[in-house]
Amino acid sequence: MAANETSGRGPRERMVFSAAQLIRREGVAATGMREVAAHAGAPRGSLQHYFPGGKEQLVNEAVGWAGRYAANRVARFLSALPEPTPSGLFAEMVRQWTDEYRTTGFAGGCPVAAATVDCAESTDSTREAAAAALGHWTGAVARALAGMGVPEDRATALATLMISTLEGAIIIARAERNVRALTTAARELGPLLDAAVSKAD
Amino acid sequence: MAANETSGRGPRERMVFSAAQLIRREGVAATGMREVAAHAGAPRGSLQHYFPGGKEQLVNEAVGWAGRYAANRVARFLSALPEPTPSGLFAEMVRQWTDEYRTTGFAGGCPVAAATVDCAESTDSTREAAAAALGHWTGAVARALAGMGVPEDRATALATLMISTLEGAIIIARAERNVRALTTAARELGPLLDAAVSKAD
DNA sequence: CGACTATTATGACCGCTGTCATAGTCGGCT
DNA sequence: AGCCGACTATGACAGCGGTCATAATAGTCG
Repeated sequence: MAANETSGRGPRERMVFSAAQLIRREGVAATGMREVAAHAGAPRGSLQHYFPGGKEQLVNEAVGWAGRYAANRVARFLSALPEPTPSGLFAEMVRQWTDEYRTTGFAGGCPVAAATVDCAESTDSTREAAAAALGHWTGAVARALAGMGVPEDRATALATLMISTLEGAIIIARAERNVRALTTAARELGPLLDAAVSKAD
Repeated sequence: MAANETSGRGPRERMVFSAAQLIRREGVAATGMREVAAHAGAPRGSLQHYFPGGKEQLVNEAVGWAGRYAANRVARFLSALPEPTPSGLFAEMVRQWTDEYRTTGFAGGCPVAAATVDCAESTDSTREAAAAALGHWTGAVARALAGMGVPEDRATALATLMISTLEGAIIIARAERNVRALTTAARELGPLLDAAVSKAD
């Protein structure tokens, strides 16, 4: 089991990553299993081997991966900020998207949002995976806010607000092929976020 | 052309409405043409008659219908508020969703968001339809804000922020099957919105 | 070497989708 | 009546989807 770490990561992880990549571009329904295998450079037969639960399992793992990725990014944003502020963190979260859209185009959105839109009503396990991913992400943001002096009870509320606004702005930006909604969100929400820091330092 | 208004609206309009209804539940890709006809109680043959542009045309019209509907709702919310305030308008916009989710369940999201997620990269005309729908909606909200004393330049920015936050909160609420994100958005964003009203009255 | 497990490789199947082709029906207008 | 347009009704088709069945191939351990 340790001999397969040859090309970067194992083929299984590559397929999960590719699934997330494709889902965020085309949505869940339009993403085929064969397409995922091809994108990952993995053999088609590996699909039923690694994901006996079929497409549902693959999608759910892709959503989980996305949630962990987003949560990890929060930590990295934090350590990159000279003086951590709520508005600074939100600006970094937004900047990740504006950078991508400006450099590589508006091809992809958030895979968790895509999974929710496509599967919330039809596939309950995927809906739960999306909720869990959002929970991880929100938790990471809330902990970061708390570390900046935001009272515990408002930290989760503001984290939810930040992620709500970011997700919505991503959708608008993609529809308009314009980063405007994202930059507007960062600019307008920043002062509100910083105002929540308790003046005890 | 006037003889077909028998059962409520004509079959054509019913199909557009049904398409929007189904798209917001299952997404664009998972919504079949036959399913739309069945849901509208319309004959299957009418599809190619009224929508020679195929599914793409039907989806685009459904998105356009949703945009007009959302814009009209803004006007109705306005006239229903005793004293119009930005936070009051946003609270009404949010309440439309919390009411639906509490009474009929978390089955559906915003059809414009669904169309964007599913078609932004694959079908450019649908992406444009979504952008136009968001534009109508944002314009209606911005005009409402301007009428409350919000300076013109900030009105569109705040309207974009409101719709971004609402769209994101809808997704989160649907994933969690919990209205929390929506109520949080209304509560946290309200003061920020009201603070933008110029103190000239 | 033999055996056993992990992985890969295909091919087939069935269901569903959007679309087209072709008739059929209805209603009114001349 | 005759015609014509709008609408309805089916059926077929080609394509693609996920999934299963069945082998073939490593790769490793006894």
